[in-house]
This record gives sequence, C-alpha cells and structure tokens, in this order.
Amino acid sequence: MTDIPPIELGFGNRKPPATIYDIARQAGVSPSTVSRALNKPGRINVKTEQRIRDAAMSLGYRANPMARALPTGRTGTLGLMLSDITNPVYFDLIRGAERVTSAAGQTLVLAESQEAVERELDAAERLLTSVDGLILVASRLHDEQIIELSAVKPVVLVNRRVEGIASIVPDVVPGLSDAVAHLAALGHRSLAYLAGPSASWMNAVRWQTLFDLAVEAGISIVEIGPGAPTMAGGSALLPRVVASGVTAVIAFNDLMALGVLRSCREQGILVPDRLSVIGFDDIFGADLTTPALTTIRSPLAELGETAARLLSERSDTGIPVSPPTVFVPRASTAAAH
Amino acid sequence: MTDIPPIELGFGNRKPPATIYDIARQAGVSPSTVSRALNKPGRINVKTEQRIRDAAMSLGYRANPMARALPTGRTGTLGLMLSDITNPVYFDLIRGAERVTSAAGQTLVLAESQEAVERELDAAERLLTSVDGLILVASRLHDEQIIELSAVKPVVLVNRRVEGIASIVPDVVPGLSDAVAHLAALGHRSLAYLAGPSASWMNAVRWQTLFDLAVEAGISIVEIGPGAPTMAGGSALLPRVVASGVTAVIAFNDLMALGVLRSCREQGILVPDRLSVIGFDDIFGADLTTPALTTIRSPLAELGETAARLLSERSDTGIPVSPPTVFVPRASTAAAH
DNA sequence: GAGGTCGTGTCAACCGATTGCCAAAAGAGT
DNA sequence: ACTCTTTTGGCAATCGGTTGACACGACCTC
Repeated sequence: MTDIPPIELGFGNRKPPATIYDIARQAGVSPSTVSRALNKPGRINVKTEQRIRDAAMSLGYRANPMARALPTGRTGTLGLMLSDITNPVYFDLIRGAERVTSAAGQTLVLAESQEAVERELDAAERLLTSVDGLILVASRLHDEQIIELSAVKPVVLVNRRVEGIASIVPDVVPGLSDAVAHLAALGHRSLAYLAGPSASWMNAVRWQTLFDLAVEAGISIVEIGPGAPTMAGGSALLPRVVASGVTAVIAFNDLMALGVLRSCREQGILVPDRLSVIGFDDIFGADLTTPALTTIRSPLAELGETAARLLSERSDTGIPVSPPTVFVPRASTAAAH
Repeated sequence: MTDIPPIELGFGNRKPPATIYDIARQAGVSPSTVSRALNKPGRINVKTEQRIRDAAMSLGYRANPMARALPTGRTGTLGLMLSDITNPVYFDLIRGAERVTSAAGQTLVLAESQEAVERELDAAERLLTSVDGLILVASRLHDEQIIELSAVKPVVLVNRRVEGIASIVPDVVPGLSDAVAHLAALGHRSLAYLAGPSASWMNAVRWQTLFDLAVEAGISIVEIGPGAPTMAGGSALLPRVVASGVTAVIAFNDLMALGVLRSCREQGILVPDRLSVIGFDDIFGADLTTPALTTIRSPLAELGETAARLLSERSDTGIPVSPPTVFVPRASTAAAH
C-alpha cells in the first residue's frame, strides 16, 4: 500500500471521437443523410439506414451533445438546485429525479446553493445556459428572481410555491394532523415547534399548519427559533425548549430533531419519558437512533420524480400534484409525564 | 394547502439569451473583439474592453457553454461516477469534488452505475462526450475498459487502482492497524471480516491488509461474505458471524456494520458486550446509533477534492496522494468476554 | 522618409450536428 | 411515351463562440 506508481494522467494525444462525417465517408453518403438515418426513422431508405447504422456502430459513434445542442437549443440536461447536496433529506429526491432523467436518456446536473441567495442565483444563471430546465428545491430566491429565471428556461419548484410557476409541494396536513392527534392521545397539552430558516417557505407552511392543528386540538403551542436546519441548529435550541416547559417538540426537519435527541442524551434529559420529539422528512438515520425518531415522512422520491418528469416531458397539462406526508410513529414519543 | 393553482410551465415564447453578436452590435465592434475582450485580458484596448464589458453586463450576457465547447473541445464540466448516489458514503466525497469544481468555475455532473458494470460503462461513455474528465469512484469496470475510457478523456480513479491511470486511494493501514491494536488491547483473540462486493477492488485491499495485520498481531481471522454493501447485506451475514464464534467483527463499510448492529439488537445480541463491531468510512449516522459505531474514517472529502483538482488543473505532475484513514473508537467495541 | 515594430481590431474558417429546400431517381397513372 | 407524384439523398446555412492570419495606423529608429 505504500509504493505508489507516479501519477500519469496522460493528457494529450487522445483519439478524437467519431463524427457523422466519419460515418458518412465510411457509408458513402453525406453527413446530413447520416443525421437523418440516426434520428428520423423512416426518412431514409431502410437499406441505406442499416448501412449507416453499421458504420456508426463499427466506429463506436456517440453523438456530440454540444454540437447537437447548438442548433436545436436542447441540451438533454436537467438542472437540480439544492441548498446542500450532502443533506440526507435530499437523497431520495435526487435519486428520484435521477431515475426519471436517466430513463429519458437525459442527464441530471446538481448544483448547490449552500443556503445563500447570492450563490443560488449565480449557480442558477450559470446552469440555465446549459440545461433544458431547472428544478429548484426549497429555493431561497425571491419570487421575482424565480420568475425571471423561468422567463429563460422552464423552472419547476419543489417545496416552494410561486404564482405562475409549476411547483410540487407535499401536503403536510395528513402527516401533521396524525402527529398532533398522536400527541393529544398521549396526553400532551403543550407543544413547541422548532423553526427552521426564516427564508424557508416550507418552514412557514409547516409552522402555520401545525399552529392551526394544535389550536384546533386544544394543545398550547409555541414557536422556538429560527435555527439552522442542521443537528447543530437543533442542539442549540434545546435550552429554550426545556425552558418553555413543553412536553413535546416537533422540529422543522429530522436533522434538527436528531440534534435535540443528541443534546438530550448528553444532558440527561430522557426521551421520550421527559420530552417527546418528532422530526420531519424521515431521512436516512432517523430509525437508527436510540430512541428511534418519530417523524413525518415526506414523499421525497416522488417529489424528485414528478419534478423531473414535468420538465422532461414538458407536460404543463399535468394535474397538480401534492403527495401526502405520512406520520411515522417510532420510539421518541410517549405519554406525557 | 388544498386549493392548488393549475400548473403553468409556460413553455415557449422565452427571450433568447444575449450573444456576443448582440454585445458587438451594442458596443460597435466585431464579435471576435468581444470574445477576446472577455477572455484574453490585455489583448484589447482597456477602453474598448471596458465598453464591451459594460455592454455585456447591461445585456446580462452569459456565454453559451455549448457553443464554446464546440471549437475548443473543453466543456467546463467534470463527471463523477458513483455506484449509488444516495449512499451516505459518498456524501462528503461529492461535496469535496463539488467544492473544487465550482471554485474553478466548472460544473460537476453526477452519474450512477447502480453497481452494474453494464450501466456503468454506458453512463461513462455517454458522459465522456460532454465532460473534460471523469472521476470513477470504486469502479467495477474491468481494467481494460477503464484504460479505453482514459484514451478518450482524462480519467481519475478513486478507491481503485489501475496501471497507468491516476488514482487516489486512501491508505487503510493507519486506521486498520489502530483498530487491530485496539481490539488486541481489549483482549480479542478472534476476528471476522465482513466482506463487501467481490468486484470491489477496495474490498480486496481492506481484507488483505486486515488479514496481514491480524496475523501479525496473533489474532485469528476469518472472512465472511461477500455481501451487498448495504444494511441489508450486513444483517444477512450476522448468523454466520455468530456461528463463527468470533468476538469482534470489522465490516467492509459502515452500512454493513449498521445492519449488523440493528440485527444484533433485534436478536438480543449485546453490542459491545457480546460482540464488538467496527465499521469503515465513518458515514453520516455512524455516531447516531446506540451504541455509537466504532469505525475507521476514510478521508472522503479529501478524496473528492483531490480527484477533482487533478482533473480540473490537469496536473499530472502532482505527487501521489494517499491520505491516511483514521481509527475512530466509539461505543460499539469493548473488552472481549 | 524608408523600414521596422508594436498595438489593436476585423475577417473568415472552424467545431459537429440539424434542417429547409431542392434535385435526381423511381414509380404511378393515363 | 409523357407527365405527375413520391421517395431518397445532398447542398448549404445555421447555432455561438474561438482563433490564426492579417490589415491598418501609430510610433520608433536610423
């Protein structure tokens, strides 16, 4: 493991890939005929077409996407903008989008905004020149900025809603109302919401919906935060949760809930005996903790798939989709003390 | 949340993006002058250059990467091929590669092979036409296939070594030897290695290194597997671990170790009292379990960064890098019973 | 003032594919 | 046989940017 050969990238003297001109020469036709043979089935004599296909195959031909994109304007690429590529929340979403995209023979390009409007806008504009459409997930951009982007290329939003732009947003009501009912049944009378970033549209939706449901259920509710949508963010808010005297807390997302769980352990606060904790999204790892995290599952893969399909098939006739969230009771919730 | 406006993608009638021809007209120069003003600093009179820059700014100009790629052959894009995008192992690697790539003003494209040689080769060939270089992570391709790919565009390998191809492979010795020493100090005399995919080059390296170290330390060692590199794969192998009578197990990766942990819990096998478990990589979630997983951390972010930098800067003069792994003791290992 | 150098900007070809238009060839109808 | 239509394939322009070659003028030098 210690004797390593010198790195040898060997840049230079590579064999250039075959072009339609190479095929044309070998098949004895003109380049335009090759193009048609390969893309317009039936336009060319079957005999000729076969000859061209054979030549293409023997040369290992792969169409140059750049050259194709130039005259047509279509690049065969979709962009997916996330705040943080490594946030487990997005795993299934990425996977869903990737599945649809690659099934359609297209390519998915990921970009990261790192929670910064500046970066998001810049990345989006850069990306926009080389994709057929853009998926913005939990975008922090202003409405007008999004509308401007959508004036250049099709844009689909996930976990965000802007007038006139296609968007996929899960319906938080089913999951949240089950969660509230669950807590009520366990005897909880007071509840805290651990708020995520104030620029997050989804954070506002979750809080507002939870608020209405709690009031309706006769459970007192407070908002604590905002905090960063990370484990550290959740940990940092725990003192305020404790101080508030609530018996249960619902976090903006699972990472914050996991942060709360960890801090509770470190501080000897028993979960769920002393405090019930509920997360949001059901990310990887949520069922690995002790206690396993009770959470509200977002249909992430479906969001990614639907968004990608919308762009890929350019189907603006699609009926509005709003897949439901699902309450997933595990071990971090129990009867109020 | 229930009254959803009709989806309105508004495909069509978009304003075409500005080109260098638009700028040329507005600045009263020729397109080639615009190109040089924007890309060859000093080639053009500062006065003229400023005029052109102003025009470009006012038109919101963004160079069309496709058009640029055609004559130059350079696309400003790097490809990153993974077996599974959603495997937490790759998070930090992706992030590292993304950071370097976007810092260099380039774009990172992710592709997924889903552990299938067929798919990997196809995706690689498709990608190869539109990137400046390709990073293959834990590739399952044959050596010859990789060499062929590298004849077309620069290829960098991660967690794989092929003669004549640049590759970044962490040095497993430091982490593994500390792990073995750790187990030896705890009185363990027998050890099992939970093998990952047999097509994995890295799996062979880990097994071989561990084997040598265990023999040297006088600890008896067996290989169990191969199994899928997932939680399910780890779970499935637990019965064979138990049957082997070992007191400690080191898994090919953390996912398998987590699978073992879960199955142990379900079957009432106490970890670490009855069985010590060690993972590999230190993925997200490894410290969330109970007990927290002892593991050997791979410098994943560094692997991604280095690979991307190698391609991005086309620096084949770089000294061979082989960042060390680090043993991370947590709570899943204890004295042998 | 002739010749040389340097700075600045333009011309035109080129990258690889697509596509509207046209021409040659083949087949159909009378 | 003669026109008319259809099939089949080629020509050439185009997408947007890059770049080698060159023209033009200014300045310098002897």
